Amino acid sequence: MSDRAPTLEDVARAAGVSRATVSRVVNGVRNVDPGIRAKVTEAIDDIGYRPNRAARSLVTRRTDAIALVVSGAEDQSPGEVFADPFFGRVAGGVVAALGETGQYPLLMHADSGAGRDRVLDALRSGMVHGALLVSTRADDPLPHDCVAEKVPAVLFARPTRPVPISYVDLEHRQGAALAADHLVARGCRRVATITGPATVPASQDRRAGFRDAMARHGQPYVPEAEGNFTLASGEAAMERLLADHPDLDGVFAGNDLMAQGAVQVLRQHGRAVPGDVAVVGFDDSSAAAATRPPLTTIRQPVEDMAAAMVRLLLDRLAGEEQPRSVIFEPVLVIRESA
Amino acid sequence: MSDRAPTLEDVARAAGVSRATVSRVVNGVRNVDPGIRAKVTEAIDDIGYRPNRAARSLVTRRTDAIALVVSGAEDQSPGEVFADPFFGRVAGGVVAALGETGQYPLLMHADSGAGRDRVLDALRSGMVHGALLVSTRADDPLPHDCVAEKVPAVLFARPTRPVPISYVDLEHRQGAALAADHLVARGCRRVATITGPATVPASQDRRAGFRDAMARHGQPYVPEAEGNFTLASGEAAMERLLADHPDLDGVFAGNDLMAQGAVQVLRQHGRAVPGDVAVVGFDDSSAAAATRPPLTTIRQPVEDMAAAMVRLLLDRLAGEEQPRSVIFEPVLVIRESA
DNA sequence: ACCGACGCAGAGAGCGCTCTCCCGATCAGT
DNA sequence: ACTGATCGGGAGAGCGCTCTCTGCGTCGGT
Repeated sequence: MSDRAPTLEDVARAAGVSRATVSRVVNGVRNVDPGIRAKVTEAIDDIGYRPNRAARSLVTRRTDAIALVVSGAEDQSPGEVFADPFFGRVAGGVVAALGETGQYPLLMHADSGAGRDRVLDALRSGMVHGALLVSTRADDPLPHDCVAEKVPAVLFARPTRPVPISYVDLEHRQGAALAADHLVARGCRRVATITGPATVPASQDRRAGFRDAMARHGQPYVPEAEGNFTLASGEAAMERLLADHPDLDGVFAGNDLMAQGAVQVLRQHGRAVPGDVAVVGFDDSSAAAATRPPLTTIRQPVEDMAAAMVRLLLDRLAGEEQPRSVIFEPVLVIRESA
Repeated sequence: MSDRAPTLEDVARAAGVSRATVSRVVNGVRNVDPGIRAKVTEAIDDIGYRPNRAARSLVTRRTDAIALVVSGAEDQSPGEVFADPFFGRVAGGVVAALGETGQYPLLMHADSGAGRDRVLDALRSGMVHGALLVSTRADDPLPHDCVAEKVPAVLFARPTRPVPISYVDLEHRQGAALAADHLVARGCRRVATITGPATVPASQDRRAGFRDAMARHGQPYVPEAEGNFTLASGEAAMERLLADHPDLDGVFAGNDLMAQGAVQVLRQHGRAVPGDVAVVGFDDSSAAAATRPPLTTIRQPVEDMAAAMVRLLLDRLAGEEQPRSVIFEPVLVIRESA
């Protein structure tokens, strides 16, 4: 009595059966007489029984929580990392994909060394039984740690160094090629590119994919300027490009935010977009739609990719041993900037 | 032996003491002989012992997880809700505030009826021991449910209907007044406002605060158009306002995204910002800095507010009974748009 | 020297659940 | 009828931890 939550025992007493039988009903194990099953179900509703998760996971060694570990660049605060809409899309995709399973993501941030330890600790202490790792930093040690600790984990994006671990990723090169094809098809003949940080694999791939495609189209030399995925860095890069190559007529930026910056600088310099200079971004983030003119960009299906991470992790937890990867196809989204 | 994780028992055996003593050391209960403590600590490091959280919370009836429940407008998908940078700032603030405590937020989404049930279920089954509720919907039933179920909870923003529950909020009226004062001080004489949805308390407060302040400044009639916090709705609202009041020289928007839309429409119509029309936003979100010209806006210290929610919840979990509220002061951030 | 107080460690009883065993009953096959 | 498989249910042993209770040894006070 009192306000102690009702237990299996209470239900058993109320239904006149044993604890084991109630457990069978709760867990849907099928060999239970329909009559008894009904009686137990009724008793459960009656006294408002809820299985205690701690007790359950003590014996099953499973939790209904998985870690969603985020780590940003060295110099970002937790606030900045989470405020990135990219993170939000991942979180949304994960929550949606986890939806029916009754599992939930536990949010963690692994930037500082202490943060990393705490994450590993949570993993080892059985607070979660697997991890989804989303890192925008170049060389994250966490994947390696997870493998070493035998923690089931799935990455967003191929690890910098080869590690036997599952991941989802995008065909960045192909996406960049799509951008190149589109610019050329529009008639651009003097195109340049604003790249992301050279240390990030995705940046490298986008850059390489773009250059290769432009070479195929007969423009072997592509002027470039490096940014760091922020709006301001895109503006700065565009200024440099414009100074050295005032006659350029097309720009491919490594992400939408930098593309947005580029558009602003171009207009400031009196260049019409897309009239004088066509601009293509990458990601199809909310910034792409908010830019004026709206950005033509390469869509990265982040939500689907997050869902795939969840699938990969659940499979792994269900016994799948082999690391696997799922690579998504980018799509060209034509708006007004190119 | 084997790959079973080491338990208290194993440590006890290794250190030649009893389980209870190891437990005392692990939990920092002080009456343990320093010599024995050292021996136990060493044994723990030696065999790599980590307390099993499930076992611990089974007996202590606590978890190291708290729910971070998000619900958006009726018609939003989980993806959209989480992609809102506002959510990201909250998440970042929560993670940062939880930081040292070793607790983590469990992400949940409570839009559909089923979602709501599952959230309540997680709360009742002891998966989490408290909840942080962040809702952008007008009339969320969850606060009421939490009170009814005696689940410790803290809200972001005052509940629509009075409920005995703790919350943090912003002095929206004061923030709006700051915007009015600034526009008037700049010399604006014909100002209008783009409001958020009339159903949201924050919108109402901002609108009322702005109108009152303008009345004090001698402009009793303030033209207005309603939006729904999106960029597109801001554009549409600005179009309407401009059609009816082509001579306006100042605009206060209920959030930055709508302000961004307003700026774009104004420039399209040949109005210089801030030369011809000054624009003030609200929130100081990333959109404010990304707009050109950068938005003058009212800063809402979301991260600090999130941290306050955490404090309030932790206090409540520590025994505090009375619902409390913490109201933050907005700050005018002057950039270039006004 | 005696006694109560105190400090520190061990014993052991659960916390609420799952799951393996086991047992009785039913049923088909010879 | 006898055997053996099958099925539904109960008993009870843990899962790994915390925490109360107990007991022993040491110490200060008279």
